[in-house]
Amino acid sequence: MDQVDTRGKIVAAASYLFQTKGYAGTGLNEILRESGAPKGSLYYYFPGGKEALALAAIEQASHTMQAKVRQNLALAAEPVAAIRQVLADMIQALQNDGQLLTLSLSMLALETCHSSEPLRQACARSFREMAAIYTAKLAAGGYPPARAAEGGQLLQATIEGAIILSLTQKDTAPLQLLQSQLPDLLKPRNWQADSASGPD
Amino acid sequence: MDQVDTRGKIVAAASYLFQTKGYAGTGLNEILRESGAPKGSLYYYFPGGKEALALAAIEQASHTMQAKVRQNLALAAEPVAAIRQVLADMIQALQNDGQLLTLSLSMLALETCHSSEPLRQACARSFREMAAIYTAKLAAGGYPPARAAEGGQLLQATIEGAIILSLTQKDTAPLQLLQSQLPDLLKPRNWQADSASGPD
DNA sequence: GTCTATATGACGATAGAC
DNA sequence: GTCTATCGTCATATAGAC
Repeated sequence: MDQVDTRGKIVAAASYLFQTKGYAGTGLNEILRESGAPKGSLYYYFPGGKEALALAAIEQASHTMQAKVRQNLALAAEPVAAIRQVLADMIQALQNDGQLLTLSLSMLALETCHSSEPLRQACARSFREMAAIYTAKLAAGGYPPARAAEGGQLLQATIEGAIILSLTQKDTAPLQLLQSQLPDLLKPRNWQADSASGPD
Repeated sequence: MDQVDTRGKIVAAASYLFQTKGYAGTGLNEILRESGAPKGSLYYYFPGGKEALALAAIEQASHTMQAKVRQNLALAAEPVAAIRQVLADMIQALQNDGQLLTLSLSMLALETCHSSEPLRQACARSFREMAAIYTAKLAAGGYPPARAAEGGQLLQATIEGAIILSLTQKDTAPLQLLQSQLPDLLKPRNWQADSASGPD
């Protein structure tokens, strides 16, 4: 362990700035300044430079986001109610902090998917893992495996899109709309028709 | 009009580069080089500099995307089939051109929504207009106005998310999944149940 | 491990010739 | 309308002292 975990402070600041201002829009000097980390230590911890730092930042952000989603999903056994909690948490975060948030890797993914293969793959991996979390929740809620997988992926796409719209419009309406439409999205058919212990 | 529409060439190149490499990631020199426009003419046409150029580029991109969507929507009267055409066109574009495309303003929206109010508003306007196009199609297909509005907005969020996932994964699967799930998404209840089409 | 100093280049933007 | 030249600033990255 380092003195005060200088490396960790750098990654934390990088994670926030890369998510809010983008990869190209964030300078290394700004990251050092924001982190309060010693100025000479960046290339000591990240000999690979900006790209290596961004890789660590993406992985840390992904981990944090996954933990948050899991935590909210655990608040309800029934999938629709659980995902509503996830959305409610995002809405509250947006309302509390007018600033840009750490809700999505979309900007980094779009920026890097044609300029850096390692960073692109890190984002793709994060997206896959997040979809898997939703899928697992649906499966645990009684959805047949194939339907749960479809639902988890579609859910993630929709949530990602709603986050972008809410941020762009500076209005949580898109996320709230998704919240209200969730039952329809997740129960297009009676997936649990044959089961006596279905949700709702 | 100008000699060979130098301004138009600059905007076209800027529109492509800003969408694929981002606002911060695209240099003015690169835009001039790509456009083949005379090197001294950028600040003649855009005294407002990079931001003014980006504003024009966003508006042009938005107009192009809207025209494309309208064109595909017109291929079928029934909303689900029509939107399938829109998605099919996007999938084909992705498959034909491994390069990044001009399918979405999301990266620009995320980049600028906290750094430039004019650019943020331009992106927000584009998103609203695109949602309105989907809403109009649903309404024309017989959906009650309120349901059409909800469906249009949700549809746009989902499509935007699916584009991002497809680009990041370099795989059209997310868009194809959305294509296959469209009927469920747009018919959560029997909206067109003849005369008595009121949910709840 | 952390610091200063710096190499090297790209950036946005401007001035003035033609 | 277009060009060249350039200013000042910032970027990433490196070298070497301590």
